[in-house]
Amino acid sequence: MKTIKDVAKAAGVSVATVSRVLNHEKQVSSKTREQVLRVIDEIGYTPNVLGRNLRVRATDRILVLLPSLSNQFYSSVLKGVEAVASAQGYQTMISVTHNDAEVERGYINLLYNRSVDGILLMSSSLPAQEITAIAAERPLVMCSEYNEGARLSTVGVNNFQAAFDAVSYLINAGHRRIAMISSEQTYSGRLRTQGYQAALKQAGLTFRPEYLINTQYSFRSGLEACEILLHLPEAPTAVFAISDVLAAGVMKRLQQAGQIPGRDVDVFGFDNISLADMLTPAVSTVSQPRLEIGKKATELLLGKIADIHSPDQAVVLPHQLVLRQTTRRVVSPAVFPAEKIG
Amino acid sequence: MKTIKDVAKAAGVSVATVSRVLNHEKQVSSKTREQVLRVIDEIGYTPNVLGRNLRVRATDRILVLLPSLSNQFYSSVLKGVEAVASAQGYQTMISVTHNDAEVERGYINLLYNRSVDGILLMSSSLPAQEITAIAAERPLVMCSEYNEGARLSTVGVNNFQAAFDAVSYLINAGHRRIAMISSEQTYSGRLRTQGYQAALKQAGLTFRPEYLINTQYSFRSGLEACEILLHLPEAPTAVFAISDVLAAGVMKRLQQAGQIPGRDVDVFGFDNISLADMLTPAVSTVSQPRLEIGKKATELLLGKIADIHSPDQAVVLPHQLVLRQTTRRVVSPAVFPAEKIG
DNA sequence: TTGTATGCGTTATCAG
DNA sequence: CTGATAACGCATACAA
Repeated sequence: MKTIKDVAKAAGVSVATVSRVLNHEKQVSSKTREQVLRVIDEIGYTPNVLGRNLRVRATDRILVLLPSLSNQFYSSVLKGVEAVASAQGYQTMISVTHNDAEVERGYINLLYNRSVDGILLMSSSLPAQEITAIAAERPLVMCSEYNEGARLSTVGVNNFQAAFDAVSYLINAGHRRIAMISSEQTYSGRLRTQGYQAALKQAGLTFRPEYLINTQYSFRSGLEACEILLHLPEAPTAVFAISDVLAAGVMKRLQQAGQIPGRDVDVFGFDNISLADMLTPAVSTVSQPRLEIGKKATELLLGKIADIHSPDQAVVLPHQLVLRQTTRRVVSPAVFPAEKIG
Repeated sequence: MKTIKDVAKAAGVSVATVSRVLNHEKQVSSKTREQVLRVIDEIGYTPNVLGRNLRVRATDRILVLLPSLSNQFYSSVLKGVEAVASAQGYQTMISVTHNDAEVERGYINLLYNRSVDGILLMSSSLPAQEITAIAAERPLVMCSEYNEGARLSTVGVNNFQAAFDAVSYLINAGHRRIAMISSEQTYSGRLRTQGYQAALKQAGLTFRPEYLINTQYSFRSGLEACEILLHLPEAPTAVFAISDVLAAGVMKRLQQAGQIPGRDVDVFGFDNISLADMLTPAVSTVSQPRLEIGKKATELLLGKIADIHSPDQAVVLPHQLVLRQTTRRVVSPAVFPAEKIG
């Protein structure tokens, strides 16, 4: 393995000069620069970035922590992350925690042993105070999910309002028996449940506990929840699920029961992942501005890397209702300004 | 930021001793060990792994390069990778190339600047000879995809045979007009096309060029390909697509045309991602042993890390036909031993 | 414009 | 069992 010293020797200059060429510093004559570059090319030298990292105390690398790779949702968020990261000269890496706190801590430790400059959390299994403590001393930002009570920069949508809007839409379309498939595992899930209840209340509908099913974020959970709903004495006429994958499970079960989503029972999902449009009929859903979430979160993260004491921000980006084939058209459009329905 | 020197000073020992404690070396008295550990805990010291990496010339980290995050297929492969990597003390990181050769080179460069110990390629946009050259000097292994002509360790299925089996199944089920949606962009795609043609030939069916559509791996491409097939003077009675996402596009278009997959037109996908089972009707598909692919590939990669001159291997793992609702039952089961159909 | 010398934080060699 | 010290590869303050 060649080192900067080999280059210096072969080029007949000092290592300092080679280093200057490598770092594009101006104060080096063009002839020595060319000479050095030629030698670098000749002997096939690649700088060992570990030496540099150790010296400059930075890796120019950020890490994105995902709970799993199987959620399509993160794909576009990541595009936003990469866009601003690479524009600032940072490389993006991803690791998967599988919702395992120990695994997550292992990756977060990379922040302390200087392997990465900052971490973007798309979800976390750690207690809020632990997150707060880490974020206080290292660049750590959360997006799309939020652990209640944690103090750090965050980016996401107004989950309460998003659910409120979706459910209000269903009510406005004439539904009176609306079920929700949610999850208490995440703060966003709890907020969406509150939005659901608030929408019912505002419309003067009474909340029926049997219409609220708390479960996991999975296709199977959607199937099972729908199974329960179908067997209720008075089955709901619409189902609002807090993820498109859950909604897919609902769709599947409905069709197994010979029902057609959008005709017999309306279905509303959340996330607007590609799956929602792949299913037949195409699923109405709540869309989050994923690209923007990724971009904004990365900006905040890079800000923290530049100055760990930059003030925390809680950025809320606008959501949209995407109406497709699993929901009736709304009856009184007045309630929803067209701009909002997108 | 505390260093090993701070620990040494506070514990009244040398840095060498601290280092020994850190690396769990046996030759250190238990009382000094405890003393050191106590100090480490007290002053809140975290080893700077960059110093260590520089010294030991290793990062204990491997990188997995994916073409995109939106392909569910990679999720389970990654589980296999993580399983064997973490068992050997390696951390796994992922980066996305978006099929951009320059981006890919940027990440592969991490191999040369010592930022990662090895790279697992799930796909590559680089010419075969470039891959060969890199793999000759650094730990680089490919899995699930293969660039024709490249010399390096690989893991995957027999794509020719897998396509041959799927198409033969359709033929055996009575189909005579079988279309294929493939792609010439990948070697696996080209092999699968050959398998398709070989199966037709073996059954004495003539290959019809209008039944072979070469396109991209995307939902939209599946839609469009199906659109073309539907308008053929003599439309096919079955469609074999080289990915489940393509098959999903086919399904969608069929249903838009009022046709029911599995009744009017049979559909066969490839990969067995969760999507295949989410759709209604559930899609028959070719399953690859993803977990095993990830495991085996990682074993080969770690072998290369241990010894770059360890011999290259081309591991072929068994595929399976997963029969669901979009294909008729086979007429003469004799042709396909039950074990194989899984 | 270029070179010298030092340190980044750690591990490993060699004495003791 | 422990300590002093020289690398590891690079960047940079200071000289020249």
